[in-house]
Amino acid sequence: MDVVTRFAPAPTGRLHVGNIRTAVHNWLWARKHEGRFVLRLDDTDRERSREEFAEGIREDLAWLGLSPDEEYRQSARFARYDAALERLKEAGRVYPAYETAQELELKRKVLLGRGKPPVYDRAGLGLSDADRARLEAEGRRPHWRFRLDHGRPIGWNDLIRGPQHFDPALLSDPVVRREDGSWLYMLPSSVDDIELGITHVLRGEDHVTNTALQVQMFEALGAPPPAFAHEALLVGSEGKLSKRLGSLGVEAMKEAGIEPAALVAKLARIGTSLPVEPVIAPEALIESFDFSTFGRAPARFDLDELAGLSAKIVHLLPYEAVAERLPAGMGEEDWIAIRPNLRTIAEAADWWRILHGHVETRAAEEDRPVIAAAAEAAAGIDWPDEPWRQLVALVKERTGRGGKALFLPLRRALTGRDSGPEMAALLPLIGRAEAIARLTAAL
RNA sequence: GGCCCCAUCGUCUAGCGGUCCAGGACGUCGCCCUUUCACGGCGAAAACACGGGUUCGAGUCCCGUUGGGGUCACCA
Repeated sequence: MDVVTRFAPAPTGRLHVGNIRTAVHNWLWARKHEGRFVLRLDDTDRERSREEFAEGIREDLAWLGLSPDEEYRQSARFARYDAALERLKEAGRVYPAYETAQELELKRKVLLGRGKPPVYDRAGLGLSDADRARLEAEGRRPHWRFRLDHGRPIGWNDLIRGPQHFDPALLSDPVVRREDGSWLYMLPSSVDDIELGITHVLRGEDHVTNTALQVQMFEALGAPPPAFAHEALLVGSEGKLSKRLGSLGVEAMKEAGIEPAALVAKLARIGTSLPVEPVIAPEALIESFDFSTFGRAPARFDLDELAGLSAKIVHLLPYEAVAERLPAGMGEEDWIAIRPNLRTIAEAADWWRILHGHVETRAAEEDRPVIAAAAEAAAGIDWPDEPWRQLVALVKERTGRGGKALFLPLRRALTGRDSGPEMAALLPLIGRAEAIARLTAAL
């Protein structure tokens, strides 16, 4: 059986780390089994769904390299849901109810106040034809609820959480269609999972009770439920649930200079027993993906850790992979020389200026002898052959200085910085004339 | 409040009754490399939430406490 997974965001905003993680996992699982990864835009909520968000989600996915094999949107599939609802009506698995949202909220409050679970009382189920006629004569229109079968416990074997059992009597019959005819998430999602041939539903554990309801929907619709896997949610680095996490999206990642490969690598393995490693190609992540490695407790997501991982990935990236994001004219030698010192690719621009632009420094009083000796020596050395080694040897010989007292002044005069890549690699790139000019100017 | 999860180094986790004075990864610290910083290599420190049981023996099983997460929408 081919594996088909789906990522089903509502286009009511951009993706954030929590979303992205389940997208990554769905993609990984599909890739691992050479199956299909479906993007399903759950836009039943017309009020909040916007086309610009749908487009934003596609862009986010593309940036991450998680290309969907197919895309669907629920707003284009309403006829399917109509048909499914008709079948459920015939089977007596759905019934009209007439309470207003305020009435329902009041009922819940009363129940909660008495320390009872706020489960729907099924008043709609007890309505006679005459009751309904009277209600409709009052101008009320029904919304539709799916009737849960209280007869037997709901269960499934969760790929991450193991055997799950729920008592349907403790759950409310879910509203599937509003009185204005618009659809709620629950039924369309099940219908689509069936019709799109979804084999694995991998989502956050905030969906476990939804799954309990939907297991019965699959059965009522005459389809075997897919396999389910519910992963523990992510929490912020402060420990508790973080509001910040919900706004940490691709935009924020770009701003922080995070490499997409880093985000994918991090999200693929955070909360699992697999080590988070700097991998620049997804193959290793695909190959090692395994539900049995998932922990069941919420994992903490820390942006600083991600930034560190991203830096390591930058150190690994070959020139071809980054060339178009580098300053115009920056060649492979430049990249290889500066790469180990970068945290983000954006920093390459700074080094580009340092290597080939204008750098002006002023040597500290006590360093002037070193710089003076260097300026003089630079002119005389055999430039193409390891100039840095020759320069250092000569300056040391003439000034008697070594170690930090020798290197730091030279680095400052030549690059204007206290730290950076190895000078042996930088000096040839700066070039003879420019090096001499900078040393002289520093005096 | 009901229901469902979870609880081992700072963080993510391995551990499925004795082989654990608890293993790995990230981070931290130290050393090496580079006659500086960074990069890289090597090494070290660092944990079984608490209280009761069960058992010859418990990180591992049971109960409770505490703590954390989720959910109980005409959102998804």
